[in-house]
Amino acid sequence: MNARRAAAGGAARDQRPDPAGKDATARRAGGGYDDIRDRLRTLTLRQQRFERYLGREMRVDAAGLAVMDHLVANGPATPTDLARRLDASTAATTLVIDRLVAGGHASRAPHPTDRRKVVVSPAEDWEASAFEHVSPIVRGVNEAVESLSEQERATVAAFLDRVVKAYDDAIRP
Amino acid sequence: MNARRAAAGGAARDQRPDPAGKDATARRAGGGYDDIRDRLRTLTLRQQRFERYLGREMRVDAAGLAVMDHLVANGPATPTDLARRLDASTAATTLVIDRLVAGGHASRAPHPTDRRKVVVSPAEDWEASAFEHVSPIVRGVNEAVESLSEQERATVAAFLDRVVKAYDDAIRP
DNA sequence: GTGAGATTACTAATGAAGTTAGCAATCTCG
DNA sequence: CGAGATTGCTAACTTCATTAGTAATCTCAC
Repeated sequence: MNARRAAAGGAARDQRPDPAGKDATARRAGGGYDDIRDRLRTLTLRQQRFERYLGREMRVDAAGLAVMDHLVANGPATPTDLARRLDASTAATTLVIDRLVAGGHASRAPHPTDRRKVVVSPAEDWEASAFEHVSPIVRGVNEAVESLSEQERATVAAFLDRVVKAYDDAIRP
Repeated sequence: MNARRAAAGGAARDQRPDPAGKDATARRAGGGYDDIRDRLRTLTLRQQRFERYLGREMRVDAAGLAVMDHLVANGPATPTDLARRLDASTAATTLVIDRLVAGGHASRAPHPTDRRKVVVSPAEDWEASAFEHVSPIVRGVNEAVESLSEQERATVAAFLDRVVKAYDDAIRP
């Protein structure tokens, strides 16, 4: 079997005919709109790639990483909290936590007052061993921040706030 | 059955005892290191959330979105190219493309010169209908860029470059 | 108090999606 | 030309997520 591509003739277009029409619009080196937007896109790509890398290194899947990130950043949380954070069902979250616990990355404990709830906490060593992989980035970002004047930091921070706000506003409508 | 939580007694720790030790280190409003790093992290979170949202809206899974993003940004590509972009196997990529084609989001065409290859192209209307969802963000970012002076744009662009480089450097070792 | 209804975390059954292995067709190049 | 590399795909298997349903617990109007 496998008679693939049996003379399915047809003109395949040229390679890369200015895909997104960027030449025309902006790209005037130094101050164009797309200039910074492209960098933001590239940053997203790198972050995603780094997350895949980190997941492989630490033997944790994407959902597990998101949970661990939340646990480290916001402290112990209940499965329902984590489910909301993941935009996933509580059932899926139960399995994610199962995997994390089995891998020694997190632990479950009963909630002190509400006996329906469970409190998930990151393992002692998690933050340290994760930091081992993340530290190059932290260092790189710190250096980038250090290279800025106080005023420039405020500019960058304000800019990032506006970008975050743009994402927030884009979801609801 | 289901005799869960059968007196699994044990003191569950307090809620949020300064999870990452941020109070101590930095957080001095306005110019701390973490100040900007936190914003970058928040940005990542928002981007991820937006991607889930966009995927739901356009009936495309995460891998499919990554492929479409690549197709729109870099022009038509072969499955092998896309597989590299996804950090996935070519087999998985075949399935991703199958789904995109079935959904009318992309199409396959034989490569003009190399008859082993296949060229995947985005559907005509994809970019437009995707832009419908993305435009609020593009607008928001554009406004944020507009609010900056020429010099500030250069500062932000250079900063983003350094952050991207930090991610690049963090992966190889 | 008490009992109806909401919450919480989990299990079970099913479906969707990725991986490795392997193959046929094609290209490359000594 | 012909050995070896490339390309895209299929097949078998594994993994992960979803929907539906359940037991335990909590809330709160009465």
